[in-house]
Amino acid sequence: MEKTATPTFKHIGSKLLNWYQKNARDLPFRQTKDPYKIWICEIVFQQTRINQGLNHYNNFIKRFPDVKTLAEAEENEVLLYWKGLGYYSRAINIHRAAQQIMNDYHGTFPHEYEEILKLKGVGKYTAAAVSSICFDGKIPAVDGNFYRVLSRIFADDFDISNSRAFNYFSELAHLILPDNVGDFNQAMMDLGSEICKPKNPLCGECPLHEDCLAFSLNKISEFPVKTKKVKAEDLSLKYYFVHRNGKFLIQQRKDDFIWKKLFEFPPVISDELISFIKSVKTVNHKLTHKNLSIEIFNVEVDSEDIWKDFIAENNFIVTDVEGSHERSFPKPLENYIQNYDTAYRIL
DNA sequence: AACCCGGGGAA
DNA sequence: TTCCCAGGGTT
Repeated sequence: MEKTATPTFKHIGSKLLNWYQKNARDLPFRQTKDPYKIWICEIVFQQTRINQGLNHYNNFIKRFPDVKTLAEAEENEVLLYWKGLGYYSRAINIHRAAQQIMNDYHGTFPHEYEEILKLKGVGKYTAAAVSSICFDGKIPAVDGNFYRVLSRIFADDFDISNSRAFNYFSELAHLILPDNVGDFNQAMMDLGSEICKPKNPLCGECPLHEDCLAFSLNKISEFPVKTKKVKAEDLSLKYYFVHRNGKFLIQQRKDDFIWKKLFEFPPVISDELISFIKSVKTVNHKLTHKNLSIEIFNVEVDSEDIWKDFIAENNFIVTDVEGSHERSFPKPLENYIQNYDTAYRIL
C-alpha cells in the first residue's frame, strides 16, 4: 500500500499569530483579560462594526464597570446605554445574564465554556471567545470572519447561509488551530476586518496569501458562497405625538417584535383627541428586514380634561424633552423629539 | 432548520 | 442600492 501524506495546515495558524503580534488593532478591550469586559465587548460587537460600537462599549463599561453594578442596575438604564446600537434583546439579555452570574455563580464569572454558554444572550461564538481569551479555552470563535477567511484559504464553497455552516467551519478552523487560541481568534477578526475584507481584500498584504487556495486560483471574489438573500418587507406604523405645554405621552414597547422594550408614542388615540390633530409628518426609516413608513401625527391638546382622561385610560407616561433623555427611543422617534425640542425652544 | 431581530458604513 | 458586520433566540 502506498501511503499518502496527510496534509497539515498548522503552519497557517502560526503565520497568523506572527502577523497578529505586529498588526493587532489597538482596542480598549485588548488590554485586559477581565472576563466581564471581554463578555461585554463580545455582545456589543455582535453584528456591529468596531467603529460603530466603540463609544457605546466605553460608556457602558464606565457606567457598569463590573458584574455586580450591572446586575443591580435598572433594566431601563441598561437599555438607555444601548440606545442606537440595535438588536435590543442584547441589552435585556446582558442585564439578565449579570443577575445570573450573581445568583448562580456567586458573582464570579464562570470559567468553563459549557457554563459560559448557559448565560442569557451568550451563544457558541461568544462562549468560545470569552473562554479562549480569558481562560485559555481551546475553542475557535467562529464568526463571519472565520467563514470568509477559511472559505478563501481552502477555496471551499460550503454555503455560509446554511445552518450547518458553524459546525462545518469550526472543523476547518481546527485544521489550522494553534495552541494560543485566544490570540488566534482575535487574529482572525483583525485579518478579516483589515485584510481579508468582504470586498477588495488586500491580498498583497495578507500573511496567508501563499497558503490561500482561492488567491492562487484567482477566485477570491467567489468566496464565501452565500445563497440566502435578505429581503426587506414594507411596514406602516402610526404614532400620535400627544403634547400639551411641553409635555408629551409615551409608553414602553413589549419585548417582542421590533425595538424591544424601547419607548414610543401612543399608537392610537381617543376620538376626543382627533380634533386636536394639527399636522402629520411621514418618516421613512430602513431597518435590515423592514422598510418602515411612519406617520407621526402632531396632536396639540387644548383641553386639560381630555388630556387627563386620555392619560388615565391608557396609563401613558407623561414626559418632556428633558425627561426623554432618560429613556431609550427608536431612532426615528428620537429624531422627532429632537425636532420638537428645536421648535418648542423657538416658541 | 428556518426565521426574526437594528443600525450604520463601505462600495 | 446592496452587502454585511466580534450572533443569538424563538419556533
